[in-house]
Amino acid sequence: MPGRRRRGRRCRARTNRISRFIEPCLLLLLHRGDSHGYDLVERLQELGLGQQAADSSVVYRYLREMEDRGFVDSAWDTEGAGPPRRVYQLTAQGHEYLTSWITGLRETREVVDRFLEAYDKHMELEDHTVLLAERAVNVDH
Amino acid sequence: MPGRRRRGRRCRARTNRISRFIEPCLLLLLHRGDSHGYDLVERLQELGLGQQAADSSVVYRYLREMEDRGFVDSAWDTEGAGPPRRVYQLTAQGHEYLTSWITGLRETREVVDRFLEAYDKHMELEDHTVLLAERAVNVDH
DNA sequence: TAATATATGTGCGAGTTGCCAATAGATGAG
DNA sequence: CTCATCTATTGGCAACTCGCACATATATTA
Repeated sequence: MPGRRRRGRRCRARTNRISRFIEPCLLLLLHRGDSHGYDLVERLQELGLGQQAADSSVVYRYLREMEDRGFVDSAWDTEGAGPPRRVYQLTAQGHEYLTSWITGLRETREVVDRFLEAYDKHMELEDHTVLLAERAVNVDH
Repeated sequence: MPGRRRRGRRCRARTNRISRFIEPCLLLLLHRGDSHGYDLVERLQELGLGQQAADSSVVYRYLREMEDRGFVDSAWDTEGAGPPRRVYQLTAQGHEYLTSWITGLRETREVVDRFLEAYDKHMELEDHTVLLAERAVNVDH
C-alpha cells in the first residue's frame, strides 16, 4: 500500500470564495459610468454580492490589475472635496472582458444548476425508496 | 496623492477556480455509494463539472482533508483486481456538510442570477437609448 | 521480463485573498 | 491653531489554493 499519512488538523479557510466575482461587478458598475475605488466599494453592496461588504484593499487591487491588463484607464481627479480620487473608465477591451465574464457566468450557473438538479433528483429517489420500504414494513405486519 | 505604482505584467492565472466545487461533487457521489479515489475521478466527469477532467491529485487531497475533518471514513480494500484501494464512506457529519454546501450553492446561484439579470437589464436599457437616439437623428433629417 | 494499467500519494512554485497598517489631503470641533 | 475624523489610495504579509510533475506500488498482458 502506498505511503502513510494522517496530518495535523489545519485551521479552516476563511476565504470568501466569491471575491474573484468582484471583477465582473466592477466592470458592470464602470459600464454604467466612470467612478473611483472608494465609491465602487459602496456601490458593490447595492449590487448585492452576498450582502457582505467587499474589502476595500481587494477592490483597489483588482482595479489596478485590470488597468495593467488594459481593461480600465485611470486619471486623477483633484477637483471636488476630499483627497484626490483615481477615477476609472472602462476601455473597449474591458467591455470585451466583461462579456467574456458574462458567458463564463452563464456556464457556471448551468453547472451549478445541473448539480443541484442531480442532488434533488437523488434525494427524491431516496425518499421514495424509504417510503416504499416503510410501506413494505407496514404491509408485512 | 498616495504612493506611485505601475507593476510588471504578471502571467495570467491558470487556476480553474471551480476546483473547490469538487468537494460537494465528491460528497454527492459518496452519498450514492462508497467508492475509492480513482473511481471518483472518473465519475466526476459524468457529473459534468465543466467537462474538463479533475486533476487526480486534487481529488485525493480533498478526500484526505475531508477525512481529517470527519466527513468521510476510509478503509483499505485489498480484494478485487489491481492494487489496493482506499474506499471512502460518507459519515453523518459529511451528510450535514453536503446539505450546507447545497444551501450555499443555492445562494450562489441566486447571486449569479441577480447579477446576470442586472447585466441584461442594463444592456437592454442601453440598446433602447441607442435606438431612441438613432430614431431622433432620423427624425431630425 | 518489460511495458502498461490501476491506484495512491508527495512536493513545489505560482497565484489568491483577507487583514492590518501606512500615507495623505480635507473638514470640523474645541 | 491643533487634533480628531472622514475620505481615499496603497503596500505588505501570512495563510491558503491548486495545477503540474513526479514517486511509489500492485496487477495484467505482451
